[in-house]
Order: sequence, then C-alpha cells, then structure tokens
Amino acid sequence: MRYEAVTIRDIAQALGLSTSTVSRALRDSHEISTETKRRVLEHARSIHYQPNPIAVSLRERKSRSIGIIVSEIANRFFSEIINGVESVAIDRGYNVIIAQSLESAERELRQIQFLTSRSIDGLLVSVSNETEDTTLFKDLHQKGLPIVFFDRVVQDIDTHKVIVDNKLGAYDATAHLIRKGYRRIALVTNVEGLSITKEREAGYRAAMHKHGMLVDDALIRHTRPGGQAEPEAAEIMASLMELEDRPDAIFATSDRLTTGCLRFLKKNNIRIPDEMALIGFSNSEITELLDPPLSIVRQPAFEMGTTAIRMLLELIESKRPVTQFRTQVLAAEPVFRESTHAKDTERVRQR
Amino acid sequence: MRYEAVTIRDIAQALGLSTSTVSRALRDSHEISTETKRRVLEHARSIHYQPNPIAVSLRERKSRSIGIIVSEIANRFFSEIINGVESVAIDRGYNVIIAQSLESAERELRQIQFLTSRSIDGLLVSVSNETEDTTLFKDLHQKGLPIVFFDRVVQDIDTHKVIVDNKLGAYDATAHLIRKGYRRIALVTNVEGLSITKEREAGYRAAMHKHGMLVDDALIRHTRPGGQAEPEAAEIMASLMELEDRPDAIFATSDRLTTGCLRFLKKNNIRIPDEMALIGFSNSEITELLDPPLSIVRQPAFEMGTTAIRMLLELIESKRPVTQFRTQVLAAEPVFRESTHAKDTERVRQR
DNA sequence: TTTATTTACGCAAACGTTCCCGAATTTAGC
DNA sequence: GCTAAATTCGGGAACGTTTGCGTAAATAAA
Repeated sequence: MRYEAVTIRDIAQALGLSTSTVSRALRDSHEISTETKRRVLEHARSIHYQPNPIAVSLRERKSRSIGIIVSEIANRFFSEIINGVESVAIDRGYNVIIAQSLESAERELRQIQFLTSRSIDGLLVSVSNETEDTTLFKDLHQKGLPIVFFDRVVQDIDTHKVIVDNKLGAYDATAHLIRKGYRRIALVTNVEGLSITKEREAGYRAAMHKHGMLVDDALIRHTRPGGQAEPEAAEIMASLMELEDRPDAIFATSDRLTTGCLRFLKKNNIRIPDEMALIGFSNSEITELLDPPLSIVRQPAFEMGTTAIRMLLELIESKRPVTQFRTQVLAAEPVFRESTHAKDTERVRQR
Repeated sequence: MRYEAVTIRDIAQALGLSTSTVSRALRDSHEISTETKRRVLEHARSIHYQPNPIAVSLRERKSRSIGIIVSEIANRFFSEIINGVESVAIDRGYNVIIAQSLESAERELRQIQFLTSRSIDGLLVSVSNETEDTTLFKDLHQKGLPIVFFDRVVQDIDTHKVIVDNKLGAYDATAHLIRKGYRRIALVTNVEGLSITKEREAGYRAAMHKHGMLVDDALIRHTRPGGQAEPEAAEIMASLMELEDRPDAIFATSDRLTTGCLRFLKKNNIRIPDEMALIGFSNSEITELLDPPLSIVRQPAFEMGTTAIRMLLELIESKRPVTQFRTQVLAAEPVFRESTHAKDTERVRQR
C-alpha cells in the first residue's frame, strides 16, 4: 500500500552519473560543475524528486523534528503555546510532534519514550501535575537531549526555561481583590508540588501580608495529582461553602479551575460578585462574554511558545555543548471585570 | 549534540551473536531458541535497548505515524477530534503528527507536503476554507496514500469519510427557532464552497420550507475564504442590523462565528433573546456559563476523531487495495438554552 | 548406518542518503 | 616541457534495521 518514491539513484541512472554526484549536486556542493548541477536539478524537478527524510534522518542522526508535551491540547493556554511553537518551527524547517499527558505520569512517561524513540532533536516540556519522579528527564538531559521546560518546570534540572511571572500575577490578582474590599480570599489552586503552584501561592501570600491580612490556611485548597480539575473545583467550592466563616472571594489559578468554580457558583445560585467574587488564571478568549464578565490573569501563551522553541533551537543548533542556561520570565496580564467589582459595602464607602 | 544510542549490534557483540539473530530474537522469531531469546531479551533490557524507529522506517518503508491537518488547534471542536484520534492511535502503536492550516490554502499545501515527505502512513484531513484546488489530495490518494476526510470533506475524492449530520443539525436548530416564534432568521455561515456549509444551509432551508416560511437570501451570509471568522461575524452582524427589516434571530454555524455574533450583540447592547435570539454550532464547554446561556448544536467531536482514525488504520493495515469506501454520519446534538427562549409575543401566547 | 528433515544461527543485501577517499582530467606555475 | 594544484567525479562505507538464503549441527526417519 505504499506509493513508490523516486530516489536519487533514479536521477543518477537517467543522467549517467553516480549517486554521490547527484547528492552533491542537489546540495549545491562546490565540487560539482555548474553544468552538471543544472542537469541534475532540472531532471530532479521534472520527475518530482523529493528527498526521503527518513533516509536523511538515519544518515544524519537527526530528524529535524521536535517534540512537545503538554497536559492537554484542549486547553486554550496550551494550544496557544503550541501555535507559537509551530509558527517559528515551521519557518526554521522543523516539524513539531505534539503529545499530551492528560495529567497522568504514566502516560507522560510513555509519550516521552515514544517521542524520544522517534529520534526527535529536542523536547519541549510542561510536566503533568502527577509527576514526582523526574529521573527520566534528568537521564535524557544528561544524555545530551536538548530540553526546554515551559510553564510547569522542574526545578532541579539545569536547562533553559520559560515561565510567566506567576508570583507577580498572583500578587496582582490578590491585591486587586483586597483593594476591592474582599477580606476572606480563598485560593483554589493546583497540585501542591507544581512549580507554578508554589509561585502563585507565594504571590497570594505576599499580597496578603503586604496589606496586613493574615492568611487562613483553611482557605488554601489544592487539587489532587492526576485528578480532573473541574469536578475537583466543585468539590473544593462545596467544602468552602460549608465553612462557618465563608470566603467572600475566590482566586482560582488555572483555566479549568476557574470555570469549575464559576459553574459551581452559578449552579448554586450564588451571586457574583455580591456573594462571592471570582478571579482566575485563564486564557479563554470568551471570559468577557461570561455571566458575569470574568476577571482574569492572562498569560502570554503564544509568546511563551515562541521563546521556548527559540531556546530549544538554540540548544539543538549549537556547535558545542551549552552550559550557560537561562530562565526567561514573561509578564502575565491581569484583566479586571465585573466578577471582582467593588464589594457592596466598599462601593458605598467609595462614593 | 546527539546522545549515543544503543543498537542491535551492541547486543550482538556482547553476547557473541550476529545482528540477525538478535533482531530475530527481539521479534520473537520461531527460528531462535528460547534460551537465546531469553539472553537477548535480558541483555537488551539491562542496557535499555530501544529500537531505532528511523532505521525501521527506512527498512520497512513505513513509519507507523499518521498525519492530521485541521484548520486550527485552538478550537475546541478540533482539539476534541484530535484527542479522539490520539486515544486510539496510541493504543495501536501509531504516532500522530498534528498540523494546522489556519484557513490558508498555501499553508495547507505546505503542511501536507511536509507531512507526506516525512513518510507518514496515512492522512486525516479537514480542509481549510480556502482550498479550491484539490488536485494535491487527488494525487496523493491516487498514489496510494490512505486518506480519510472528516468534517470538511472534499466531495469528489472517493475514500472513507466521517461527518456529522449537518443538515439535520441545522434543521433542528432552525425549526427550534421557528417554534419559539422567531420569523426572520438569519444564517451566518461559513465559506460557500465548504461541504459543511452546503449541508447546513440545506438544513436551514428545509426547516424554513417545512414550516411554510420563505427564505430571504439577504439573511444568508457567508464568510470569505481565508478570513478570520470572529471579525467577519461582527461585520456581518453590523450589516444585518442595518437592514430595514432586521432579523430577530441568528443561526451561526461555527464556534468562532457564534462567539463573534455574541460578542457583537453584547458590545452593542442588543438584548438576547428579546431583541435577537442566537443559536450556533459550538463545542465550547462553557456555553452554558455565557450570558445568556447559549443554545447550541454540539458535534460529537471525540467520536468523530475515533471513527476517523479507525477508518484510516483500516486502510493502512489492509492487505489489498480497498475499493469499497463508506461515509459515516454522526448525529449532532442540539442543546436549547436561554438565548433562544420563546419570543415575548410567543410567551404571552403560550400562557 | 544413511538419508531426510528440522533447528538455530550467520552472511550479506537492502532501504535512501551523505561523505570520506581516491582518481582522472584539466589548469596553473615555472 | 614538467610538476603541482585545482576541478570534477565515482567507489564504497556507513547510519540501524529486517530478511532471504545458506549451512552446520542435531534429530528423525528409513
């Protein structure tokens, strides 16, 4: 069921040349006469010659393709990143193979093995929320496979990384809530071990302290590793609502968590923001169309993708081993809308 | 910058065997003694042997990877399809290479060439809204490359296809609007040449006729090939609003168009559904959280992905050329919410 | 015992490239 | 004129597999 390909040998035979000459002619080597080059190029075009990339890969020991693994494609944040990655990869002649872990460490392992076994030239990684064991990445990195981490990075591997300023983003969101008069601010956040979780929690705490508010650990809730964010957000919300001293605002730190919280609030007819304010990290393009329009912290996902792939290509195409690594930090952009409007009491005061 | 791989030859030398014996042992050939097999397997595991897929591909002339091209990844409908594709591909040992055309015929061509040049075993295609020239697909198909079209299919290529029942879905949506008392129903739809556009328009017309309403062509609007759906939806809406006899309902036939219309209506403070009802094809998971909750026609995207890849694998793994092709039709599911609630007058009448 | 058959393995070609060497021919240097 | 240096090309190995064919040893059949 395979369609027969035209090879370099076909050209050679047709023109009475050797395969080496044809190969060199096609690659515009200086040691081939212009006349021969012309003949080869012309004939190659006429029979629609296409080099076999598999053979080239085998010979060159590289594939001009890179792998990217994210937790899930159907998440605007990640698909935007992928768009960014693809946009520059294509220009540079690289193919990108996309894989998703679906927040499963096992599946992540399997996908990575699949990718590396396909001799990709480099790897772009945002780890799943379930991965604790990072030896696989360490091994690959040590073996010389170029890796760039983005978003959810693993701390103790020394390579290029690109993240957003999660701490500042979380700080801004929290400070905004405080300014608007909210006092009991719950943090509905990701799995505890994740780099982004730590950073965002730090931002939350910093804002609270800065404004002289004490942090109630009962209001800080993490999701479970490997779990589904949306239903977990609902669980968390339910338990928060049972507190004798309920929160008056929610800060959710991911797309799915935010919509999960919103869904819960609407289902239970809890008015936003009067009874409960809501702000969340999100890259959805329709948060302003929600009811109410949602305050969010938006991450520069596309840009994150482009810088990550640029860093990776830098590693791949470097002549000698790179030892100087950097972590690029992008700014997150808070967008404040109705879901965090000033509290009733505050509104009165502000008049 | 490449990490040295462990090959079959390493195993052979270590065990004093030939590469052919090792190869056969690894593939569990019957002509290798169980004892030798045991030794080979054991040693292979101990040194973390991983077969080089590039070499296998070159030898086998197939790559165990398939390509999929969609208009854009960052669209819930397509990312769900991809999820479906991936879920069965992984199980069957296939890798899927994802590409997006971004509604550009040129980019589509380039991506397809890239995919095929990487000797993929098969191709999953939903064409861009800009493609008119389908000779590329015809050539590939004729050369024997297994192709399965999904969603936006090209009519005159005889191969497996999977679509949703666009006509029925559009019929349901339109009939629903009519039942709810809307009379001037505008159709904001995709590029004219697209298969899905024709089918959905046919459903719209059928519903209108069935209910004894005449179709006003001024209310049927198509987007331009290659354009951006959201801004175009806004344009279309603006021009519809300038009609002396305005529509009282909008039926948008894609995700982006629907949100584009919604955004326009909200920006111009047009009340939904009182001044204008809205229903649209959409696979967004948060349409019920919008303001107002949106009536939609949801497509079984994941299932579309799984059936498409199954069909493709059927073609790929078939021993002899397949000549009997089928088109699988999946049912779309309408979900009615507030954005198409009964018209004021109708509401009164219904009491 | 001899012959036929099976078992278990090695040799070498092939997949389509690239590139190191060597060699023939032409050109330059004197 | 002769040597040295370009110039232009071909031979063939290599990348890591798989597999057709050959063959020695072991076993079965006679």
